[in-house]
This record gives sequence, C-alpha cells and structure tokens, in this order.
Amino acid sequence: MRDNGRSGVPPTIADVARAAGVSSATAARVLGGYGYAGAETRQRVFDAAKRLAYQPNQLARSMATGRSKTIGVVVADIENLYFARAIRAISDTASANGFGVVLANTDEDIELERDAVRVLLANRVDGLIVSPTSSIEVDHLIGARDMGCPFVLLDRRVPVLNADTFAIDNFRAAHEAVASLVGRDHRRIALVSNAPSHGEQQYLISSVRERIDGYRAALHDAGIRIVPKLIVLGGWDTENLARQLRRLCRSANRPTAFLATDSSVALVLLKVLRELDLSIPDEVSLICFDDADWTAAVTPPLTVVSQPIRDLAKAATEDLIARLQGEATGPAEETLLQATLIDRGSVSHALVKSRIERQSQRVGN
Amino acid sequence: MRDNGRSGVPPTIADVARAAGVSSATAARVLGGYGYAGAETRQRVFDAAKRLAYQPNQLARSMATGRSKTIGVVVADIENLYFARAIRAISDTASANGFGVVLANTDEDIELERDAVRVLLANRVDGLIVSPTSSIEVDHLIGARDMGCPFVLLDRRVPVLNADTFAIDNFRAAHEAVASLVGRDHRRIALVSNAPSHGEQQYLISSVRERIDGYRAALHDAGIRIVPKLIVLGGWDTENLARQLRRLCRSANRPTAFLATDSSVALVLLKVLRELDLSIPDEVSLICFDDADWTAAVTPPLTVVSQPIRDLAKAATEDLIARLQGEATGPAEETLLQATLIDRGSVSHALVKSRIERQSQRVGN
DNA sequence: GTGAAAGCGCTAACAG
DNA sequence: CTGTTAGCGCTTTCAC
Repeated sequence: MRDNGRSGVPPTIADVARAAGVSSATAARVLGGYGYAGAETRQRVFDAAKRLAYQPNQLARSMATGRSKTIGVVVADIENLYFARAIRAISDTASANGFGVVLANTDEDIELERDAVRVLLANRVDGLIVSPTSSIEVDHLIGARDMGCPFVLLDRRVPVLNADTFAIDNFRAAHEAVASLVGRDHRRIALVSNAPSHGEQQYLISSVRERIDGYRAALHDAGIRIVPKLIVLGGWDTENLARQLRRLCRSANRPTAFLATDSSVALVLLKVLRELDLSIPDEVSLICFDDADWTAAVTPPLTVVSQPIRDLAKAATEDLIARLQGEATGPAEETLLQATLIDRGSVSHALVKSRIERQSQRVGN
Repeated sequence: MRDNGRSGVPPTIADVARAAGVSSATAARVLGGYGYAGAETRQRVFDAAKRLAYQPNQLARSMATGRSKTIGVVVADIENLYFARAIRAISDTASANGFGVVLANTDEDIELERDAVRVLLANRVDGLIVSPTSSIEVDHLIGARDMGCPFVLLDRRVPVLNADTFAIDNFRAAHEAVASLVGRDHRRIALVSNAPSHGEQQYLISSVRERIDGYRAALHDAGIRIVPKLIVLGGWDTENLARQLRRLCRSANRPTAFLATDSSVALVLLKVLRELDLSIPDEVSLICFDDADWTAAVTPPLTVVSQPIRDLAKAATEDLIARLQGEATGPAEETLLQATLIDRGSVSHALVKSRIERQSQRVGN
C-alpha cells in the first residue's frame, strides 16, 4: 500500500533502496554523498531515486546528525529597510552554504525576543544571528549558548556576551556627519531617533547610544555647547516623535540642521517640515542614516550616511557558519565596518538662509 | 557523563523522566500536553523539566508526528516593501498559531524558485505560501502538492493550479486609477512596470497583466485609443526602465500622466522626472501602486493605490493553517481584496499646465 | 494512570 | 565496496 504512486506519502530511502536492489545504507550513502559506492550501484540508486522523485528528509537527517543546517535570525522588524536588507543578505549567504533560514521578529520587545529564541531553539537551529533589543537582558542568549547554540551579534554590541559582533562604527559615522554640518557653519544641530526616551543611557540600544556619543563628541570638538533639548527620542512612537519635532521646529531657536538616526525617522521629520512649510535645504539641513532608495529620488535628494549592512550581514553569516563547522574557533571578535557619508544636497551652508532673507527684503518681495 | 550540568547537550525527555522518577512515556505525555497523567506526577515532571531547563526538541517531535509546524514562504524579494509587509504578516499570524516560518527568495527566477521549493520540501514544511514567478512553469508546485505539501497562492493567480488564492483585484484597481486620471482630462496616460518586456502576454505575472488589462479597459471605456508605446516594461532592469522613460518624456507627445505598478517603479520615474526638470503635478501627474511610507512624506505627496497586502497575507496564512489542520477542506477558493485609491496630490487637471503656461506668457515672465 | 516497546527516516560505526 | 545494526528524541499503540 505504500508508495504505490505519487500519492501523498513521500518515498523514503528504504523505498529507493528496494527499487534499486541495494541495502538502505548503500542508498543512503550515495544519496547523502558520503561513504563509498560502486559506480554501477551508484547509478542504479540515482535512477531509482529519480524514478520515485525521492526527496531527502532533512528532518530525519538532522535528527540523526544532531545538526539541522538552519540558522535562526532574530531582528526587530523585517519591514524595516535596514533589517530587510540584512535578512536578504543572510538568506543568500546561508543558502549558498546549504543552510536554511528561519525568521523571528521582536518588535524591540524583550519578551517577544525571549519567545523567539525559545522557538528557534526548539527547532534546533544550529546557530543564531541576533540583533538584540536589550544590552542588559541577555540571559536567553546565554542560555542558548549553554544549550550548544552559538550566536553572533548583528548591528548591536553587547560586550558582556563576548560574542562575535558585526556592526557599523556608529560613533565615527555620527561624528563625521555632524562634523560635516559644523563645517557648513551649523551650530544648532539636532539629533533625532526613534529609540525609547525613558531609560538611562545604558538602556539605549548600542547603535543609537554610539551615534549620540559621536554627535556629542563632534559638537564638543567644535566647541559647541550640547543642548539636551536638541536630542529628540521618540520611543518607537511615531506620533510622539512628530509632536516633539513640531514643537522643536516652532521654537524660537529652531535647529538649522538635523541628523536622523534612520530613514523612517527622516520620513517623520520630512512630514513635519512640510507641515510647517520649512524647505530643505534652504531653511533646514538634513542628514539621515540609511541609504534608502527613496532618499535619492526625492526633491531635494537627501544626504545620507550609507551603512554597509549587506556586507555586515554577509560577514556575520559566514562567520557563524565557519564557527558551526568548527573552523574559526578563536576568541570573540568584533568587526566594525565604516559607514559612508553620501552628499546629495540636503545640506546647505547655515548662513545661506539669512542671506537669502536679507536679499528678499531688499528686493521688497 | 550526560547532563551533568548546563554543558552543551540539551536534556531530553528521558533525562526529565529519570529526574522525576517516571517513565519517559509519562513525561512525554505531560510535557507534550496529551494523554492522561496524575496530578502529582504531572507536578513532579514539570518541576524536573524546569530544573533541567528542558526544551522540547521540535525536530524529534516532527519526526514522530510527521508534521513540522512550519510553513515555507516563497517570494521574489524580501527587500521589496510589498513582500516585506507580507512576510511580516505571515510571520505574525504563523507564530500566533504555533507555526514557524522559513523563508526563500526567488528574485523572479524560476530556477531559484524550484530550488527554494525543493529545500523547503526537504525541510518538511507542512505547507507553502507562494508568490509564483511564472504562471506556466508550475510543475514544482504540483510536485509539492503530490508529496503532501499543500500551498496557497499570494498576490498572483495561476488558475490551472486550482489552489486557494489571495490577491488584489488588480484589474479594478488599475481601472479605477486610470479612470480617475481620465476624469481629470488626461488622455496621454502611460503605464510603467518593472515586469519583463520580451514575452507574450501570458508570460507576465498575473498582477501586472491584470493591471495592464484594467488600464486598457479604462481607456477603452473613455473612448481613448490605446498607444502601445505608452506601456513601458522594464524587464526587472532599472537602468533600462530609466532609459525608456527618459526617451518617452523627451518625445513630442510626452504623457501627461503615469501609472506606476509599484513604488520602486515610481522611484525610477521620479528620478527621471527630476533629471528632466518636469514637476509633479503641474507638468506630469502620477499615481503609483503601494502605499510605501515615503510616498506620503515627499513633496508633493503621492497619490497611491493602497493594497491591503497585510490583510491578504494574514488571510492566506490562516487559510493555509486551517487546511493543514483538516478544517476547511472545500474546493479551491479565490479571495480578491479591493485596493484603495488614496488621493494625495500628485495628480492635477490635465489642462492646468497649458493654462499656467499661457498665464505666464501673458504676464511676460 | 502508567510503562514497555515499536517506530518516524536517516546516519554512523562496524563487520564482512 | 556493501550490508547489518544501533540509535537520534519523541509519539503512540497496547498491555498492565
């Protein structure tokens, strides 16, 4: 009754072996590509396999070998361009190495992250690529490692974990961006992020924290006083962020330039500026992180900090796989890639504005 | 030597059973939540499990039950906003139902799609959600079904497959968009897509084909002649698309309005228009499919056809899971959701332009 | 209620 | 080179 055709029940190695007239061990060896097998036997097995449309059962294989050839990916949100690019690169790199990818979103919620890791562990992924929400609550990651499931960190650093980490040099990137604004005589420069506002410094995800540090350092280097109000944190709440920005832009001391920590923040800012009828770059200059495709198509095109996230994700995946395969067993390493400032024209000289105004008045417009 | 601590080897049900002083069958019953178990036994098992930090091995479970509690998702490209949203919704819906998601990209390449399906099948996903690249080469999908792996179609229809399908009413959406342009006196309306240009009608993915049909019908209804040159197909090649658009915009009979079949196409168009210094909506009107977040933030905000892709993806996932669980065993059904035209201001009256020009000349500007 | 035992499909020694 | 034989960790009859 078994395998009497193509009806619902996939053929097993035993079926193939029977059809080929060999033992299932032999069939397994040729189909699995390990161990020896005579040329003719080999052929017979392949033929039989093709005839029955045999598909190896990776589950059984994993069961027997103890390794599933899959890696788990834990990020905040696939819809976020940055992570989408990362996942794409991870997925490509993984399948090029014969690994599958199983996905989990956390929405920056530590409980969801815990769940996600638990599920992935239950599915016996061989390793994890994680962009952790918290740099404090990391017990589940330690637990994963204890259970023999290694992980690498992507985009965010958590020193206590002592794990291979792949990130941007955020300090430097922010420093460079702010310095370029300072170089055009901007002095009231705001930093805008979606990150949570409540907590202490240490509760911020490392990337944001480092960007803030870079921002501060650049201002400090230029001898510009740091104004706390110019650091705007939205707390993952777009409406809230928009409100804060509106208030800031209406205040007497409106910033002349903004640094947005990602493209979705830039979008909020763009909307607010349009509401208030403030033009870029004449009245307000803007730089944002992430070279989203739309940033080059809008008017004016946006000056951005381009992050090599695909390279980062690829490197992370290759590193994880190398470790899984026993190569690369050294101590934890940190790979820091440099971001690139792409000047497109959303930044102008801070004085242009007042010059224009004076000019207009003279003309009597 | 086994399980002497938290060292690399995860505890099994047998370990828990031993620690609880019961048989592994009993431990399995309480941990697996099936079959009977005395209240006290139950407690002892739970305690032991917690003490050992036991994590069920989903692989072994799948092996024994024959079902893996995972679904495979096959789409063209995660980086594409539309699919990213879909995947997010699928992933959320799946995990709400205790299912995992494993991912595969095809890049609109039929060979990659075949590979992807093969890998997913090998991993014994219980079912598939597919956005097929071709409506012709679908043997691998039929094969999957024959092997007992059911699938639902997302976004694209393939009637011969006779599978549950979840898509937008693309004909109607395009018809409505074009009609709204016609209503503002546009008569030279171009349709722009990334889809391949070479093949016959039938080789186009269904969504694009239906949008073209809707476009044609709307023009026909308005008594406007259809000009083949106004249907621009890029063939997944952005540069090529840009070239064609540039040529079209420079021609004497430049279209007064464009319908872009997705937001990435709109991006290309936006860039070309900026190059040629054509302003929206005064000189050119534009509607694009997909309510990408940036479309509302740019100047002017773009009028879009908003597709309920998240709802679609959620419905697809729920339907698949229902079928997997034996509920919903009826014949294949097609779920067509309606898109919504969101008017934001990138469309103006076709005559405005000439009127403005005449005015300017009168003023002598 | 609980335990013993037989698989799920494959790999991995180990003989021959 | 090829066949035999144990498992991998869990579920699932079937007795007790």
